This record gives sequence, C-alpha cells and structure tokens, in this order.
Amino acid sequence: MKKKITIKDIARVANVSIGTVDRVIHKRGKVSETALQKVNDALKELDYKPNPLARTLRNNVVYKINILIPDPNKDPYWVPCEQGINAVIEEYEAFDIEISVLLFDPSQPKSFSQIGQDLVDKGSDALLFVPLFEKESDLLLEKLNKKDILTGTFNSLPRIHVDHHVGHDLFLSGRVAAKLVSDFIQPSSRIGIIHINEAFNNAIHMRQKEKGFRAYFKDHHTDCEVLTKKINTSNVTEALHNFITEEKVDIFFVTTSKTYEVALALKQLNKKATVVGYDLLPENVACLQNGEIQFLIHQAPKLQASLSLKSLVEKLLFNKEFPKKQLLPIEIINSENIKSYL
Amino acid sequence: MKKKITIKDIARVANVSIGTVDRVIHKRGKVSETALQKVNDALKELDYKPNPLARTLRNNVVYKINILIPDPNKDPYWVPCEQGINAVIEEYEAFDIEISVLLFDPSQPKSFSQIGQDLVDKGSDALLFVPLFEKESDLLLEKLNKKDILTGTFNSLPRIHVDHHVGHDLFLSGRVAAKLVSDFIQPSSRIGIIHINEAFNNAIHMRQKEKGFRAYFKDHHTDCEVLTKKINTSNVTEALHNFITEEKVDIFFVTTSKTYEVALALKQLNKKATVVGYDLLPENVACLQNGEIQFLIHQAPKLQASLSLKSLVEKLLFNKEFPKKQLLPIEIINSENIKSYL
DNA sequence: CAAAAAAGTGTGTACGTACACACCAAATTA
DNA sequence: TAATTTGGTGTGTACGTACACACTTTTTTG
Repeated sequence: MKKKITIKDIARVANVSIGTVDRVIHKRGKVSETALQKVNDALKELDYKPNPLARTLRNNVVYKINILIPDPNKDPYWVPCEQGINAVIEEYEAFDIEISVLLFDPSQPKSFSQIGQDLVDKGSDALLFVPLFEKESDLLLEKLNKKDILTGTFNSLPRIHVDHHVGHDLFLSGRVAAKLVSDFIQPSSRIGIIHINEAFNNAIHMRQKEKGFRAYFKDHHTDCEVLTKKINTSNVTEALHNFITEEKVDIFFVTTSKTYEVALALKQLNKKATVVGYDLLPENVACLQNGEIQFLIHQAPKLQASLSLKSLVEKLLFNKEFPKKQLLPIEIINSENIKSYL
Repeated sequence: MKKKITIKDIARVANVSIGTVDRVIHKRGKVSETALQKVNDALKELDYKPNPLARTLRNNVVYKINILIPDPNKDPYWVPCEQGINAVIEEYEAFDIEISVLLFDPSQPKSFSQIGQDLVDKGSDALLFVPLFEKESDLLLEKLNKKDILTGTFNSLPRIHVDHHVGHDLFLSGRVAAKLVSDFIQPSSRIGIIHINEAFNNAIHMRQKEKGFRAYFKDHHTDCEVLTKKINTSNVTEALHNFITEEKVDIFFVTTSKTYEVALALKQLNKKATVVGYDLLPENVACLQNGEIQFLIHQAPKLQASLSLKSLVEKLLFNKEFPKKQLLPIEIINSENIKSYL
C-alpha cells in the first residue's frame, strides 16, 4: 500500500515551498539553481506523478472541441458514429469541455468546405472530422495546422499531417475479403468488385480495398478473372441488373455499405452467388441472416468515432499522449456471430 | 455553453447552506421537511449531477481489489489477460485504489480454493476472478456474497449470483464455428469435435461450445455425422494421431486454445483437413498463417480482463453502474485479418 | 419550568493542483 | 544613498465535494 506522492511531499523533501515546486514543474522560471536541483532530485527520488483529477478540478478554462461528420440522414452508415460521439459527450460531461457536432452533406464537398472554414474562423482547441473528400480535407488541415488547432480524423487517412487518426488498414481489409471469398471459388468462377456511389464513400477508400483484394488474388489465385464495376448512377438496381446478366459473375466483393443492393439484385434475378461486403446496416444484416450475403466486414464506425474523440478529450484534459495512428482490427461477421454484435 | 451546476448553486436556489444540501444528497437526515422540499425542488430544477472528480479527490479511503486468475506460466492463454490487468492498474494509479493479482494453478482446483479462502479472510472491497472450477467457484462466491464483497468474474459464468460478469455466449460461439466449417463440408465429410485438457479449460465451457456447434448442424446439416473426442492424457499428440487415423474425419472443431495440436498432428500424418478452433496463441497464429488452421475464434482475454476490472474500479471510485452481464462480440480470425490483431 | 436531549442548520477544513499575490533580498538604476 | 527593478520565495485562495464540528432552535424529560 504505497502512499500517494503529492507536490507537498516533494516540497518537504526538497525543503522548499510548494510554490517553488510548482514553478519547477511548470517551468515558469524564477527558481534559483540550488532550489531547482533539490526539487528535481526530490521529483526523481519520489517518482512524483501529478494527480490529473486535482489538476482538472482546478482548471477553469473550458476546452472546445468541434466535430464535423457526414449527416447520418443522408447516409445511414454514420448513425452509429453519432451514437459513439454522444456516449463520449455524456461520459465527460462533468469536465470542463464543450463538444459540438456539425454535419455535412456527404454528396456535397462544398458543404464540407464551408462548415470547415467556418470552424477554422471561429476557432477551437480541437477539430475531429471525417476526411471524406481528399482535396477539401487537405485544405482544411493546412489551415488547422497553421492555427495550431489539435486535429483528429477517423474513417479515412488524409495525406496531410494530422495529429491523431483512428481507422482501418483498408488494403488489408480488401485482402481479408479476398481470403473470405477464396473458399467459395469454383474452377469456373468469375469475380466482380463493385464500387457503389463513389461520391458518398470517397474513392480512395474504395480503391485501397480493391488493391488489397487484387493483391491477395495475385498471391494465391492468379488464374482467376477479377472484374471491376463502378456504379455511380442514381438507379443502382438497374445498373446492377445489367451487370449481373451481362457478366457471369458468381462472386461479388462490394466495397461499400451498399452491399445489400447487390444481394437484392441477385435475389430479384433469382441467381445465387457469394457476396462479401461492408458494414452492419440493417439491410445488410437482414441479407446476412437470409444467406444472401456470406460475410460482412465491420468497420466499427461507433468505435472509431468514440475512440478518436476520447483521445482528443483526454489529451486536452489530462495531456494524455495518444498514438498518431491507431488501426483497429478488421472484424469478420457471418450469419451467426452477427447476433453478438446487435 | 451551459454552466456547471454545483452543490453551491443548489444551496443558493434553495436558500439553505451547502451543508444542508449535502445532507439531503447523502440522505444523512437532520433536515427539516421544508428544507428537504426546497432542496429537492432545486436539485430537480437545475438537474444537478455531482462532480465525480471532486468526490474522489476528497475521498481518503483506499479501495482494495484482489484478482485471482490462472497462472500464465501454466497456461499461456492467460498471458494477455495479465497484460490487460496491468494496463488498467496503470491507468488508475492516480486514484485511491490498490489492486493485487494472485495466481492459481489451472490444473489444481485446490490451489484456487486455498488462495480464494485466504482472500475471503483478508477481506477487500472487490474480488475479480476466473471461475475455472465450477464447484469451487460457487463455494467462493457464497462466502464473498455473505461478506458483501463486490464480485466480478470473466471468461466463465458461475451458477451462483455474481455482481459483474464479462464473457462470451459460448453456445453462440459454437454455432459460429459450425457456420464457419459448414462452407467446407463435402458430401463425404465427417466432423470431429475435439476437447483437449478439460482439467485446464473447464468442462462446462467446452460443453457449451459443443452444444452450440451441434445445434447449428441440427438446424442446417442433419445429414452430417458429428463425432466428439475428449483427450485428457498427457500425450495429446499420440491420442490425436490415433483418432485421426482411426476415424476418417476431415473437419475439426477444437474447443480450446490447443487448436494447434490438431493442426500439427494432421501435418505430421500428412493429411489435409479443415481446422477451426480458439485463441491467438503464437502456435495457433503460426498454423493459421500456414493454412493449417482455417479460422480461429478470438476470445479476447485481454479485453475481458481489462473491461471487468475497469467496471469494478469505476463502481468503487465513482459509483458508476455496470451491466450485470456483458457479452463481448465473437471475433472471427483468418489468415489475413490476424495481421490487424497483432 | 428549568435542564437535557434532539433536531436542524451553517461554518470551516481537507483533498491536490495552479496561480495570483505579497514579500524579502540582492542587484541595478538614478 | 535612496529608489527602483529584478530574482527568488512563500502564502493564500479557488476548484467541488464530504464531513466534522459548533451553533441555534425546538422538543422532550424529570
């Protein structure tokens, strides 16, 4: 039962006042050489660690964090993300921290830039955002870095420096999907990679998944033909129907949360195929449970959002260090373990 | 930017002293009817929530938590578990809490009972343990409940009441394994469920997994033959060799972390088969990456330990509520997504 | 009806940190 | 040399909560 070491203990051991110890700790100067030496010795000897609670209690500045994410009403993928954020807000409501959530339209890069600029102008201690649009995100990050605002991103990794990032290794994610479908390959199999709605889901994201997918096939199944189909029309179903009937593909890898679109199109055409895609949207889950989707990869938007927000909060409140880049495990979901995720 | 509501604000609004407010909040009595009414009204009106930081800062009792887990030197499955515990200890070292870890021999129920009894006698605020042995755990829990010690378990769920539990739905876990192997079933397939070292891994655990596995086959593959093999000798390899050569099984479900034993036995006999099992031991991971194991189910011992310990700590420090039973998602690992877990 | 007990109330202090401020001595300036 | 500026130091207070204690008012008791 070791006793807590406080600033008072240091003062006693160094034979100075707590004010002097405080000045040493905060490097405020106004300390003589001899006192500095004594205090530093005592700090080392007693292994002093400041009490983060007392520190925040004393603190009377209110930290301001802004969050900029896609509107969940425009793309339901972001619904859990908002839940994760709200959970963190609740968890830290006793602290001097103010968190605001702003929403942008995931189909309108301009809405992102506009709100982003607004947040830069207003200023804050930290900004957490989803860099859905590459160019616009880089521009925003440059401004934030110039203003010394703490930055965090999740879901996608921007090219410009960002203080904190939570996400997935998307290349690996594509490889995982490839491994999963590889068990379903027949000698006659043809494989299709489907990109749906690049505008909403950011093209880089999808391209990296495709790269990983193809890399796995290059390593293990060089004989297999892998097609890529991009669907950007508003009538996704029709485009899928055409693709499915024209190309005799029996294994599908869908790079977005719209996986159910492929499963439903197949059902409508009364065709059986292997479908692997992303995210636990209710529509996807239903297809998974019906056997119309074999596997889903869970990108854990809720966890991504809450982890990244938590890191920023604790950095501001407790000056707690975080990894510059935190990659989450890639979670494989089938019709059985889905029950443990709901 | 809403202001923090403190006990002082309540006192001002209710037109009483902070002492009176405090007595109302802590139900210490010595408060007149009229004052009680006024304070309660103010509490409701202002939506007062106590600041947990100031509360713990004031607190001068040191809470004591004991942890009783299997010795990682005897069974490497528990290595990450100890890591998780140490991470939590570090995270809360600024608080008035003292955490001790005790180890028992997973092959010796007596060692568990003995240390358990010792901990009951010494007393503590909470005891977190792994109920590997059913009878012995129930006995321990009864004593703990009688002494009003806060109890927590992980990994297995005891039959007797426990305040907090973190673990998996083992029945579902078996179903997940069944679903995974089902894609490898050939018309001629024979399926084997392998229980290795029941003494170390507690029989109930393994039996529930088997039940889930069989339930899935009853639902989807009634034609398949499913054998069960228990291996409790010290020479696991020999027993496996005999089983593999005698029975023509080509799909294996191993209910413990000793999955690699089956994979290695198959390799030695130069046989190919589908193997699904548990846990990310280095040996298992190696087999997974070689293609000798198809899937592993990750039981996340580190997360289980840290989550359950965290719950107890925050219950004591902040009186934070926790769910009586917290089931973690069942994580499926293959040769690709394993990279994101290491 | 006075004395004692009980009920009700407010004040003061502690927890550990952060910082304003007052203080004293030495060094610099006028 | 007196006045001012610096360097160095300690004290005091605040953050929000918890509780001991002192104090006042009411009720109970002999």
